[in-house]
Amino acid sequence: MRADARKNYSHLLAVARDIVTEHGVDASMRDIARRADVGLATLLRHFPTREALFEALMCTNLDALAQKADELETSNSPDEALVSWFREGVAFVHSYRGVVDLIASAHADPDSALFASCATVHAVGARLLLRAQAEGTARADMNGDDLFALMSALGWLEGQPAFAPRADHLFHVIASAILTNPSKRVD
Amino acid sequence: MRADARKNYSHLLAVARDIVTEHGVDASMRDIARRADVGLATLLRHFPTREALFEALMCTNLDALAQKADELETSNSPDEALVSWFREGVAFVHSYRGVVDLIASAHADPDSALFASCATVHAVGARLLLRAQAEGTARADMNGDDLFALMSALGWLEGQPAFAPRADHLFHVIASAILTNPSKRVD
DNA sequence: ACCTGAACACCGTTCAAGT
DNA sequence: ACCTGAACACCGTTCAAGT
Repeated sequence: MRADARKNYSHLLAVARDIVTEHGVDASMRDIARRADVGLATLLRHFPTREALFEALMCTNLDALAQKADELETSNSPDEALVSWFREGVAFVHSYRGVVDLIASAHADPDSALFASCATVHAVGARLLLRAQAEGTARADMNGDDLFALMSALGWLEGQPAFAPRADHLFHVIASAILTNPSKRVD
Repeated sequence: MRADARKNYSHLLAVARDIVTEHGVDASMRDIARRADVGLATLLRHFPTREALFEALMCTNLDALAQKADELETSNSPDEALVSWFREGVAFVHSYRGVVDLIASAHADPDSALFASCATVHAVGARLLLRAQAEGTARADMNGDDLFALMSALGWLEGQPAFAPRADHLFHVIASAILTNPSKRVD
């Protein structure tokens, strides 16, 4: 990458982080370019899609989440590791307001720039879930998809001002459901 | 209302139902007006906001949901009534793809055209929850907000193609959590 | 190589002018 | 009363032209 291009790249990323933090996932690409004193087409050259921009914005968070899994796996019991990581995962899918919708659709779209990140999170979560299931502390009728889905649902709740105040409590409700072997069937 | 206005109203509603069923909550208002052979401004006269349009689209669903609560309350045990109605509630908040986001934000915005509908659903749900709690079959540390939030989260999951296949199973997971008195605390 | 302005086809809002 | 076309300020996409 040429020197001026590299400078544009990191500057755009910094500006985008600010604007996206403030306006959420629907922030105007034009606004970002404008605030960065760069042509809109230049922004689109570096990040051809909104997904590509968010992939770049969240890649450090992603690495941290994967590393956290390693730490938890070696120093905690399987059930504690699962729930602690689950909490981090909820925060990750809600890195920015509304981004969980992008993640949810990228999760099923191999062409999305966010697909690889989703797959990583999915795989790491599935590993921790399996470990807790082997121990018998996590309910056996769940798989990696379910974990990812519940993580996303909680991330979505956090993004809704109406629900955010109860999100922490609902995390406990759902986490306890994951750690409960179903004794009775509900219809 | 004048005769021609009434005709426009019901025709617009029918067309809107089709387009919204196909394209979800982000359907273009212009498209709806176009397909109805009516000026865009005429559509906006009848439904000044997107919320107003969806309020009209879902008002019959809303009545049905409230009536369902009455039926369940008189003919079922409190826990069965709660879970059955909860299932209907999830379907309601997901009447159209993406509309749950509109509902979630309307829930906290008294100025929204959907606020009254949200309040109704909230109140009905809280009543059924309270009844099951009094009986001791629903966990005591939940309130009407929590029920509405979980309903919305499940409705959101159903709207995501990546998660929809597991939504039914996750309904069971969450429903069983609601009907479980928490024995141990999870962190 | 990389950047840029401009043209394009869209969106919802608003309102003066019509019937 | 009710409807309408048009002007407006926005959006993301695309590309020919610049450095």
